[in-house]
Amino acid sequence: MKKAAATRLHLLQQAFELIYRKGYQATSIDDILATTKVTKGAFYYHFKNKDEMGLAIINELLKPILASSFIEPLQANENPLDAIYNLMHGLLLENDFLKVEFGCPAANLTQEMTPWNTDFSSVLNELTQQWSELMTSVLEKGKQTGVIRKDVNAAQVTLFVMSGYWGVRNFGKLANSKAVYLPYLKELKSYLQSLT
Amino acid sequence: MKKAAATRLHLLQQAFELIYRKGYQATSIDDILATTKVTKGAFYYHFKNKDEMGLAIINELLKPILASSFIEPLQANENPLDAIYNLMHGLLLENDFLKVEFGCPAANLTQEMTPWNTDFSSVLNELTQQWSELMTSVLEKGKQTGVIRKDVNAAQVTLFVMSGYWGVRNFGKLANSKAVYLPYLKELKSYLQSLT
DNA sequence: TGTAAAAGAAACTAATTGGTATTTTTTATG
DNA sequence: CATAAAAAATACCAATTAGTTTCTTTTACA
Repeated sequence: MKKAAATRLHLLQQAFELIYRKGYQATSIDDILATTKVTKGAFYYHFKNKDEMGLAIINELLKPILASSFIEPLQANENPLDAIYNLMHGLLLENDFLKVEFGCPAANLTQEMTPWNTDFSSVLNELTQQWSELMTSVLEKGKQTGVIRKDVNAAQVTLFVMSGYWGVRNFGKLANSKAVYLPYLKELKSYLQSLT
Repeated sequence: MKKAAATRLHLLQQAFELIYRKGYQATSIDDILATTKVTKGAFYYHFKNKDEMGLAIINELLKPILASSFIEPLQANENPLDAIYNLMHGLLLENDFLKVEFGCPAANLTQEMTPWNTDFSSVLNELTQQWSELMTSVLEKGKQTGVIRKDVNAAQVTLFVMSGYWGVRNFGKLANSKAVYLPYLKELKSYLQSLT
């Protein structure tokens, strides 16, 4: 029972790729089968239905990837403001899992699925919650060590920074160019500087 | 030939409502016909196809509405930083055309359509371009009148602010609550303050 | 190696999709 | 009022959708 796991993973990965590109609803099961060369029988052996596969993608692929891209960089032991800046720089310019023309997969799914699928929303909410809590705690630590002003509201800054990230990915998508990321990062840097 | 214009408008308005809620691809023509009680013959008399209707929605409905919500408030003759803050406050908390649970219609369409429809992208790009240019010029004026530091990069600030707006709407959507808008606005205020 | 269970193939539904062709009803105007 | 054009209704179509059913092939492992 090893090959089975391989086809399952193959399905998840290719399906994610398609969904990241075109959106969840625009990606049909037949699309996925055509690109994976997997038959319908195999697909429905592995997944009860399309939504179960979608949730598996989020839980088994997206979660770990986002953890290493969004969470781990914040845990580097450096100045919190540098950590946040470096995180964003890495996400926007260096991460080659995230493509400028397709935006942020978590943001895409949030926007598409939230109005009508509560299962997707709640797991996406968990992801952002986790990211948010970590960033807030990192900022709090900065206040304690004195590199950040005491009157800064950490949770507020977190929301502000995360919003900017999600938003600028939409601009990158619209412009289909990483060029917009440079001025964004410059302004982020001076904003973060204003918190000292 | 007056009733015809009325059914056309009715189609556009109801279709916009559905698309704003569920997305463009998830809104079928049959959906639109069911809610408007218009027949297919009438629909295809007014529009060549679905995409032509979609573009008509953007050009004839969305553009004017966004102009009055996003453009006009910036033209008020006040301190540029106040103008921007008040604009955002109005958009997030007072504008009753924009619904928290559905996000920003322009951002939604950008995210959904950009990867595969260039017609939609280019008209959406125009919209954001227009907004962006105005905000930048307002900031420049603030630099001239001395209420904003000379070393502030206006275009950079514009991108930063607009990104935050788009992003926070996604958070509001995910949380399905305007509650996130309050801390966002507080941080926006202190960020804008840091530009003086 | 034999065999039961896991995995996959193939052919199928029933519903929905965007769109068309044809006919009927309204409407403006000479 | 007559009538031609505009507007709307009706019935249809081929393609695609998610999902089922039935059957065959692999696979792990006793």
